[in-house]
Amino acid sequence: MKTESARAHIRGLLEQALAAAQAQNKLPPLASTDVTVEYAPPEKADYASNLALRLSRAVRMPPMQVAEVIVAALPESPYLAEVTAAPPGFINFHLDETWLARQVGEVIAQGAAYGNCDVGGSTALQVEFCSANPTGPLTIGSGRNIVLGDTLARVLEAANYAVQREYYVNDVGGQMDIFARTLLARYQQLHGIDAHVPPDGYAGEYMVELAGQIKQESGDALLHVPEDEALQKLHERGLALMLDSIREDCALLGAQFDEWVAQSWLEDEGRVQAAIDTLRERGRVAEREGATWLVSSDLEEDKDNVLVRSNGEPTYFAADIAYHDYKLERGYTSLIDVWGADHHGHVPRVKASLAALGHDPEQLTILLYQLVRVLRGGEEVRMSKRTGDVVTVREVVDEVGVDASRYFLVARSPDTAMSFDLDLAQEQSDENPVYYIQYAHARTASILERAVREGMAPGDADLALLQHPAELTLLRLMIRLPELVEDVALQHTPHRLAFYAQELAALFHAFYRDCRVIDPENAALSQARLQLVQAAKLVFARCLGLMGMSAPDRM
RNA sequence: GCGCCUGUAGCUCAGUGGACAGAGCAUCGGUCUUCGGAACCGAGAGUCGGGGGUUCGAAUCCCUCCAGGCGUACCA
Repeated sequence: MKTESARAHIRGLLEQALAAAQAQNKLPPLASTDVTVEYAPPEKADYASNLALRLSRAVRMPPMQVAEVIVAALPESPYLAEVTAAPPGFINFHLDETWLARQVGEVIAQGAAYGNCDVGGSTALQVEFCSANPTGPLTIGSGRNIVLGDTLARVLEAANYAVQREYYVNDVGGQMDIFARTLLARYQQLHGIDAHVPPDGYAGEYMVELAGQIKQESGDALLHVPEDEALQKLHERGLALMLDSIREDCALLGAQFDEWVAQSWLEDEGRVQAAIDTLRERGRVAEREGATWLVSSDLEEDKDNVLVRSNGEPTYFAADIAYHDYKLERGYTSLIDVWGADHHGHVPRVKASLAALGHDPEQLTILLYQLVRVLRGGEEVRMSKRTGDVVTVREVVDEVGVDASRYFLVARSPDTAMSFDLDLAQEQSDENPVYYIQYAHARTASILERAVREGMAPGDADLALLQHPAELTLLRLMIRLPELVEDVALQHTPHRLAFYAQELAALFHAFYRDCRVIDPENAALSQARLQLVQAAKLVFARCLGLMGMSAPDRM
């Protein structure tokens, strides 16, 4: 049995009041109105609704009057101490502080599940993220992709979606051919042959290491087979090794995938051809200039796109259509793709292709994130994928640790082209918000341990004793966690977790300053405060957990 | 040219059309220093890129201009 969040409860009250006011002819009949509740400025109230302001015009009444009618029609609620109409027409809700204090017990009762909500209703949802080409180690940009995708997946799980995490492997096509040719050149070089990396090849040092590993495994065998066969073998083995390394990089960042789907598999299964056939049956395909095109200019896409090249090879785009079709075929009713902004031009194409297959494009949400710059010593680090001159996930995690890596990569809105400051991230001081937040959690642990040492194990407490402003302010934010989870799940804004955690830590430190928890002179109050500290510890741990960060008891 | 993202305090960034624009860092000045000082309090600091418009109300929506980033392949 889960209690409703305060915000959801107030929303319900307003809906009831609206219906009641209309039934009593205090308001004219209205078409269905969506009721929104937001956070009020702290000095005004806890929650507020602009319902009356929005209704004013439709009901032909001044906003304040509408607000008063609604306030009068509101049912009684144990959550609330007072509801008032405030100029120019807000409805302000003040929480009942006794109710609020009792929520400490609610948090503790829910334990590690505190923060969950049910906007998902068990919907089967897939998050596809990272999906970087297996032609090199993961860069910090992919790191942002992983952290956004995985954090979002964690939050969606908390919001009761049945979440599946997937990685799409682009293991065929021109990039992989170049990868294999580069590998061959490196392999030959290691055998003293004067070979050259192709001009468009992957010049990074990791290709030498990869070739070295293959040399160790198979000696010079690949020098004595036809080049086609050598390339085939190098493609296969190089891909496998690269994927192992990518899997490790993901694990370093605390992300794991449920499934890896390969483009080659889709092709082998005939799914790409089947998708093209379906499109053709639906009259969406045209042959022109020797190629096969998807006609999508009437589907919110500004131009047609090639499905099969004039050389008979299907494009990446054709495979991607089959892939998204396959996602929906497996029963995921909601799809999220996390893409770097350099792929944004691809969005209308994929959406149009879903429509062309007869699917609802709304089922697919594409979360775009802007590029990541890296600062070291205050200077921007130049990156080039072609020369292999990149900052990798592995370097960053080695340098600053997984917690700081995840924090900084998640703490910015995906729309912001962020800078990752390596020096700040490994700074172990008050300049670093990672430590600020984790320190607050460690402090809760330390207080609870000390209480046990002093023979004050937390037990039954009269929570109504929690009346100090610092206690109640902290609690007000704590009870917003389920509301935050709901917002992040619906709006795909994982960075808000970071801001929440920071604010919660600030309030906890303020509480710590103002309220002595362990006080033998006042055992009853101490017990109540210990409960509050225990509840706060749970909220910190949950919030950090949703961000994929650890919640250490000691630092 | 066209499309997407961005432009908010010295810096890095929050800010679901609402109530006087916020935080962290930096700067300056303080606190207490017996539950962890990796803490707390205070101060200064903003024409929300410019200009129009919509609205009872705009950082937020629309138009336009300026600046930066990213796209605009029979690459992936």
